[in-house]
Amino acid sequence: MLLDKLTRKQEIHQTAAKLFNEMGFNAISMRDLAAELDIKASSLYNHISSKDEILSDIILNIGSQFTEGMLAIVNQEEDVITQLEQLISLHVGIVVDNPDAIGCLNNDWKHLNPESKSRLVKMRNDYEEQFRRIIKRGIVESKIVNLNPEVILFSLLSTLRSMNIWYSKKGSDDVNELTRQVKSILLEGVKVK
Amino acid sequence: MLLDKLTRKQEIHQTAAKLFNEMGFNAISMRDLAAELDIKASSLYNHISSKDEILSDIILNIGSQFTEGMLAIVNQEEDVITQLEQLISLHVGIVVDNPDAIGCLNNDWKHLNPESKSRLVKMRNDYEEQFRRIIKRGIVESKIVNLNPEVILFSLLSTLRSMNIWYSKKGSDDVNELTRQVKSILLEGVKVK
DNA sequence: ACATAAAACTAACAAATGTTAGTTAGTTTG
DNA sequence: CAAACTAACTAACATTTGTTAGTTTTATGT
Repeated sequence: MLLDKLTRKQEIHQTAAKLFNEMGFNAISMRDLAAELDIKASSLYNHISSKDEILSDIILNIGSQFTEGMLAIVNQEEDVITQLEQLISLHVGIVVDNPDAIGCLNNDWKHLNPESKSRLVKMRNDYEEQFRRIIKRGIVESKIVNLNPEVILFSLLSTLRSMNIWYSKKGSDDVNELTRQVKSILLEGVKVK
Repeated sequence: MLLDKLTRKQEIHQTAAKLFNEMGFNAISMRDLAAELDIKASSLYNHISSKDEILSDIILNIGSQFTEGMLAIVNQEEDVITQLEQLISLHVGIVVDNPDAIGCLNNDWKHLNPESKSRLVKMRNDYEEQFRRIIKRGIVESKIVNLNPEVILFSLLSTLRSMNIWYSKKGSDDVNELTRQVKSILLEGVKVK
């Protein structure tokens, strides 16, 4: 099933993610999307019900992947540093498999319809809250430096969230090596001691 | 002169930057922009010549600030770590003064007209190349960890470039304290040694 | 007070947008 | 074979878009 050929709807989602990522949701018309698939705009509506829905499907799917990944990590109750390393791996893994969809999530979540947007924002808030708790626990346990947890959180998230940009630019090389280096830089810093 | 009241054109730029940052260039119509200024769309054209031009003005202005800041730092020929700290201060300073315009630069540069886009991309490439040289020199001098300079560069830039997002969310508190913490996190990492 | 410039207005345009209705050709299934 | 389904098509729709032309109001300087 997973190795099957894509359904037409999945093809549309994939192509839409690519175009939305390149130019933004609002810059891509249904005619643009259709042209990329070599059909007419109206034919898209045999498979999807609105432009809105395409965006929601793409973004909420990625949101769910992060939510599930975070849940798995939190439930494992490992060491704080290990959990941070697992979070970094989670982000790298999702980026590698869905670079375009991540771009949509980062840039086009504002254009979700109200229902989808509120679902996403809730997922994101929950995700950040779990991340924050890990950091705070690390500070209490003296495993993480005693700085403003908010600054630590967003510094880490900034790098993790924009990995899609330079991942697509550089090509994979070796994903394991990339993960190792990102872990080292984020956790140990760039300065030689 | 700098403390003078804004010209109407500057007001338009300021309001446009705010709206573009909130919803993206393509999602804001000239009627939206005009409404925010309590005038009609056509009245805008007494002050600006096109929607395109507004975006170019906003973005290239910020681009220039980064270019000039980088030039000043490179010319000073300080220690590598000092230069990195100065770069962090440069980003914080520009973000604090122009959070909306930074959002435009990050998200809407793709929608610049061809001439402006190529100017911006050149500025950005030059900026990144100078940044890369500092990192490479740091590695040679054993001041910076011996990892892929590209990964170091984009990890640092990711955090610096998205500071606008959480700066506007948190309010300034104390900019000096913020700068100090970001320097510590990026250079020393988050893990207790 | 008068002339000039600055900045607003109304009305309209051609193009582009998301979407619907109705139709047709090809494929699968009973 | 006939029925049903899939997936494409053409044509058209009401809105929204950036922008222009022409006009009127408001502010400024002599």
